[in-house]
Amino acid sequence: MARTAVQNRFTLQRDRMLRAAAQCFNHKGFRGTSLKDVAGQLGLTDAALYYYVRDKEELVYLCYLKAAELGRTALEATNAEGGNAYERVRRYLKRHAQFMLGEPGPVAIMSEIPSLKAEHREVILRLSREHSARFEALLRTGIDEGSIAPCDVRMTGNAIMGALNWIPKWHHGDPAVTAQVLTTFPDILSRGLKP
Amino acid sequence: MARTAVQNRFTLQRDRMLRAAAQCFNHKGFRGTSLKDVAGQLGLTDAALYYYVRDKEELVYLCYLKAAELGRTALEATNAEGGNAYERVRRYLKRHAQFMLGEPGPVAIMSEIPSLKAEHREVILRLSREHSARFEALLRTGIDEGSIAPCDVRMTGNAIMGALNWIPKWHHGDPAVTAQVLTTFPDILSRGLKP
DNA sequence: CAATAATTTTAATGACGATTAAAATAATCG
DNA sequence: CGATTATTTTAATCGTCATTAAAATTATTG
Repeated sequence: MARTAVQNRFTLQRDRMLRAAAQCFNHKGFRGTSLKDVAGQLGLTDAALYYYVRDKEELVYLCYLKAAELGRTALEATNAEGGNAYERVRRYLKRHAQFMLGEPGPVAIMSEIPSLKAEHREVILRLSREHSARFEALLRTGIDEGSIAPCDVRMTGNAIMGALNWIPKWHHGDPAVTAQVLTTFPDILSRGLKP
Repeated sequence: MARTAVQNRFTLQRDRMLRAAAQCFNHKGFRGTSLKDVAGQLGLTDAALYYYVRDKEELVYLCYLKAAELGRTALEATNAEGGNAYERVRRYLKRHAQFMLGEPGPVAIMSEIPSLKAEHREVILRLSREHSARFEALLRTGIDEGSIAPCDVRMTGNAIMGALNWIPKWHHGDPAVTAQVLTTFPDILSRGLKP
């Protein structure tokens, strides 16, 4: 009981850290954000972060790991709900955007993979490739069943992910805009897939 | 004559700098690239860059300024060629991608506007907004004339720009992929606009 | 060639930021 | 309460990197 209570507090605090870090990284980049920036958002001192994390690199790594998990979750949950591939893509886009903009996010955009240490980079790249592959498979399913127009699934996936990943660059938290994004983006991004 | 010759050499060298810097910035971020990185690509010493530029911040600023100019050029040239709005958008997308991936690029993605000093940031933001406005106007023209389906032009513009700006994150120079991008991206991004 | 201008390098300087160890504070538990 | 554990801070240290001044090199021009 004590163990889990402590575990909970620890992981909860660390998760707060990850959210703060994700926000900073998205805004100012990995090298551009100091640990003091992240600590400041939490009302802590920079040195305190080392209680939760080995070093700054591990901080991004954990952010990216969480992003990968959420992406996978969003896609799996969507697939589980059924519907044709076009509808599933549409739902996935909405869920992904939700994760990214609100709870349990904000999620870190994986834009600085080169700054991961080799070992961590491999893990993230593998997860990232797996996710792309699953998304592309979904597109292919749609093409086969006729709910999605034939297209280069690799490039189409890249285009869609780019549009999503770029959101934090121009969206700075205005709730009205958040709502706007959540309603219009799934439409805009999926319209091009219609047969 | 002497004057222009020197001017030319100077600006040519500086433009080589901007290309090297853009590549570094796109790859490792502003804070993540050292002046030694940029200088190294040119066979120079870091201190030599100060002959061409006041400081590191001015280097990004010039990169972004060039990016803004090329974007404007691409859009204006496209509009000058005529055609309906849908066709113009399509041509613009191709031209923009070309500028970004090849000559006179590679162009720096404007992903670190916060690291500009206030004065420069205002200039870049103004140019950026002007460009967005022009692109959105083009979309609106298409909607009015019926060559483009009704849509939220602001969000649609954001989505398209995001897909384009994200390219450098996954494309690392393979010429085959470059060709792939140039042929498929204009299709993918414009298909969603059809009425 | 001599003189001047252009370009680059060498060799400091200084700040900032990651990291660490030891000390201090807060929480928990028996 | 006293002891133990958890959490945070203070106060160094260390390296990297931007920046600068002065010197060296290279080009240009009269």
